[in-house]
Amino acid sequence: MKIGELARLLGVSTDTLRYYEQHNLLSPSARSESGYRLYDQTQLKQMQFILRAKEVGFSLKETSELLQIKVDKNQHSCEEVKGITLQKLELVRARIAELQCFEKSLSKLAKRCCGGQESADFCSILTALEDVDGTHK
Amino acid sequence: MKIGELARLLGVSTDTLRYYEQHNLLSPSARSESGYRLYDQTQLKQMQFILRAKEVGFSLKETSELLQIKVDKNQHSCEEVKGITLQKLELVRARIAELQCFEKSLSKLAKRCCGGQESADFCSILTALEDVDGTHK
DNA sequence: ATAAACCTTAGAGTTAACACCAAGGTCAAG
DNA sequence: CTTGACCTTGGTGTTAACTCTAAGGTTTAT
Ligand SMILES: [Zn+2]
Ligand SMILES: [Zn+2]
Ligand SMILES: [Zn+2]
Ligand SMILES: [Zn+2]
Repeated sequence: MKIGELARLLGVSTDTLRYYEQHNLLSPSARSESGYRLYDQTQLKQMQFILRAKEVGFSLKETSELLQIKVDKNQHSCEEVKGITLQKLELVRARIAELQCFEKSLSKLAKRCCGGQESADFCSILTALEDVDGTHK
Repeated sequence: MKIGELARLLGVSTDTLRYYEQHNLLSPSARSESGYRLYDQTQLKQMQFILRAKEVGFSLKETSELLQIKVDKNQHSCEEVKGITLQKLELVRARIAELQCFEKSLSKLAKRCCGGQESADFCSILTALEDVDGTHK
């Protein structure tokens, strides 16, 4: 299988596949005489692993770690794998909390502004941001 | 006030102030003979506005838009201001939803892995990512 | 035999919000 | 008069995950 075929099969770009190769996520199984990358079922499976890891939120770096473990599983423990997962989970939760804080502030601001066509001279959003005490009132 | 003083007052770096100037968020009120940036109360207030906007989640670009409106409020409407706010709110909510999806998947994965010291040969996290049908069972 | 479709490498561009650095000018204190 | 603290410009580096370009070689179909 050449790079274009694999890309079409997976719904990614050939650039992406070359990028993953550069970043040690996926190497072709061989090269043709003319230097074209060649892939087979093993690579297809591996890309599916990568894409699934991406779906659940792992970064490419984290996915790469998981792949390292996957290639010789018996040299690694469940502890490691779960560690990576929990660490990511922490990060995701922290980011959610931060965004929820934004969400709260923004919806509070939006609720108080009439949103009408009249001039913004007394817009409560602007005044809330101007006031030193922008959180209350 | 020179740039260092203003920076100390606000708890930001002088680099940040110069960066904001480059990006049209805050210009000094004047320059000294020797070319030093000079700021006064107006700039202090404006920086506080910027920092508050940042606190509620606005990007610098969005903050810049808000500042444009603020400088001549009567040429703009509440509608515009609320529009920016609601648009941001949408974005934040979308991002939260995406992260919550990750959170769900990750916690499901973590829950099923024993996390023990034994080899990862049968780690349910890895097998879940390997299986085409990684979401169920 | 030639055009279309495919492939190669190497490198630059994108976005956000700065941090850091070099080389040099300025200003107050001792 | 010389440190040391401060300031200037202009530039590069950071992170993530690609995307795009240039300049060229290969394959396949007509
Ligand atoms: Zn209004
Ligand atoms: Zn309003
Ligand atoms: Zn286990
Ligand atoms: Zn496990």
